[in-house]
Amino acid sequence: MRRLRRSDVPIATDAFARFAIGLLIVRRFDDGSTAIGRIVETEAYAPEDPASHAFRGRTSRNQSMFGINFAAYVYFIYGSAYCLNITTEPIGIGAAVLIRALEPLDGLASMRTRRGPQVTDRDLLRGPGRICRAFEIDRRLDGVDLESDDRLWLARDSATTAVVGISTRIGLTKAVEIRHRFFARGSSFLSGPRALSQDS
DNA sequence: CAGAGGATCGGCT
DNA sequence: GCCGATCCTCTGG
Repeated sequence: MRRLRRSDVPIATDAFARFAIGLLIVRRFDDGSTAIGRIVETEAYAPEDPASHAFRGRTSRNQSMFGINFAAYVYFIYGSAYCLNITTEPIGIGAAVLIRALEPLDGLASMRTRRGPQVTDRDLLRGPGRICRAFEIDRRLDGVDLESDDRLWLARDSATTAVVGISTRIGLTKAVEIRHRFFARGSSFLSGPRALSQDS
């Protein structure tokens, strides 16, 4: 398992969203323990996308979307959940990739201390808000550089590359027709309606 | 297991 | 004030 650097990943939004499927997200907690999950579902929010938080320009919430790529963008939604994104595109261009679902690989017990003792493996990281709950990710991690931070980073292992499916995105009211959702076909850890993950 | 409906509050108009 | 890149609970099959 090798930690990724900025130079290892595509800077373009949809290219990164596809590239990210199969990579590992590692969260290191204050006590030194770690939790690890494999990315099985992402959504691209490219420049000019009406559904993107960056569409109406820079604000205090979305400023990290306009910063350097390969950084975290974390926001709070629906009064209850945080969502983790990874920024893309050169500085000055607002874009990011939402991490929608992970397959839990390591640190499941510590995830359950935050998500609940009864939660099944399948539901531990299935959904963007659940990921942030299990990994203790909130606005304190907004803007951190994934290349150099010691709390959050990306890694690659030797697992066989998944077949990647493509579909429309989940939970939107704008630009609902754009097919910018990427997922590992056949994974049992995906979010959203089952039908969305069948074809493509 | 799948689908529907309500809760909840920060961000932005 | 309004609305959301969601989650949880409950219901029915």
